[in-house]
Amino acid sequence: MAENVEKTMNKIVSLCKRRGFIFQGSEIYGGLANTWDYGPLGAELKRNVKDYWWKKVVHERDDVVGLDSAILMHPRTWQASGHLEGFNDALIDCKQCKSRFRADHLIEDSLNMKVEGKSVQELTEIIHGNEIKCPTCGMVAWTEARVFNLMFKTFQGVTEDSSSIVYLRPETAQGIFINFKNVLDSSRMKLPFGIAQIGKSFRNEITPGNFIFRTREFEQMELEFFVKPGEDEKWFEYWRQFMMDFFVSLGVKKENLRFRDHSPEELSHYSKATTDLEYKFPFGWGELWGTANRTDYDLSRHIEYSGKTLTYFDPEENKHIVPYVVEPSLGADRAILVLLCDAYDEEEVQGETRVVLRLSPVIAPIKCAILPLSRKEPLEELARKIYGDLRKHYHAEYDNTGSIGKRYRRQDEIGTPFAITVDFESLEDNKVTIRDRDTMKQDRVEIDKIKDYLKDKLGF
RNA sequence: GCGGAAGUGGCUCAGUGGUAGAGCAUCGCCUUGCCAAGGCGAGGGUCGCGGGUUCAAAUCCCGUCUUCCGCUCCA
Repeated sequence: MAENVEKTMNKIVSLCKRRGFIFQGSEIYGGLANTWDYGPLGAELKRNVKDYWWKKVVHERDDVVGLDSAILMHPRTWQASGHLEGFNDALIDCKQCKSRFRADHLIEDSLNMKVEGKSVQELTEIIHGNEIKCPTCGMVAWTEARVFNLMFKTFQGVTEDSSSIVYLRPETAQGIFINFKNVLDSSRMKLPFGIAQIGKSFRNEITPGNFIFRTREFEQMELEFFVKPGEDEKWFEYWRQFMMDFFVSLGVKKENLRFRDHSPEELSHYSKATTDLEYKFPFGWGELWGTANRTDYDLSRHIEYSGKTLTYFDPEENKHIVPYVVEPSLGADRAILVLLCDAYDEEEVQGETRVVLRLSPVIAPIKCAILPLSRKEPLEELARKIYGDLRKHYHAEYDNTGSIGKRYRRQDEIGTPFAITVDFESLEDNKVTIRDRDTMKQDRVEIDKIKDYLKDKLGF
């Protein structure tokens, strides 16, 4: 099992590098831990995924609008959101066996005692005072508990004093909450309505890993959907189903997806209920998309900390209310990983392994390849003309090197759904052969009708 | 961060002290012409990085970085 896991992930990582989807970050300097750069094909793929999400969540609905807020926000934002307090984990090490534990978990598990809100010093005292034994080696040899803040800290302006400290946002959501009133005042939105945002977030995770699954810098696609109190549970169910449908519509196999509700203990400080959509990665089930019922926590806190009125006037009940919010939050990089893992396929063809990336045409980096059967003129001239016309509508690629079979394989590997072959007959009958990656079927299509044919097949 | 494994051309790897190799990939020319690897040729590596031992280091020693697998966390 472990060996297969390694093999599958390695193959995907290797393919990503070889064909220019994803590279190790800062590679020429020996690499920088946990950073990944998207290459030419990866950039296309990621852009397509984000565009599709935006289309489904914003453009195709009339109850959601977009936003693009700054990564750097007023530090008060993070006091209000609770991230400055709640996003800390006190960790403690066993000097004997070098194991590391979360101090609060250690106490809760050993003494069955609630320690919420306790300071690091208090946690240390409890562990030392009760002589809690190390679960790993059984010794009592603890270090002091230390706080690991998950937020990246930096300075705004050239002076590095405490008054200029700013944080890189650990979630895009707060940019939405602090703009709630701006959007309300400028867009004539009525409850229920949502504000969507795609952008980078940063978290100093203790343990990142598994390729792009958990990185310290990551891109989120978040929606904050504001509803009347009391309607939150209904909408929670709605968005939870939406997540599933979204990935199924991109061709992800249903058997590789499942929901998992958070237990009360693991809920975030702001959440009343959270459901994860999980995907069966080669390394096991992992969270892909979380929906949280954040209640009126965030808006209420910002009202308290900013002193501003972040309420909604409900004309039906003729009163001001603080809306509840349901938040479906998806990691773009994770989505990419899911789509790559799910699309990865190998076929045995005459003793050779053919790698096929069965990406949905919607997100495929290249929609179709134009392949002249020969380099002889005027065949190439015709092929180039078709390429020139088609690329105005679809991202296409031209390839005239190597045998035709080899070129089909190259396109299979990067998930191109269609290949157009221009052959000698094309010069006579004005038709080309269009080959479907998945069915391997070939159609003769008139050159003038290529665009219509693709539009029909691709659906866009 | 701790424990284990590994780092040699784009990829997969061989090479355990004597001035870097193969296959595939890439590029050029020729050939073929509908599901990869026919011929000829070319480019590409300070062997992760830094230091040490040695007349001599990919190879031995130390440090460091990165990746993978386990342990604690998260979207």
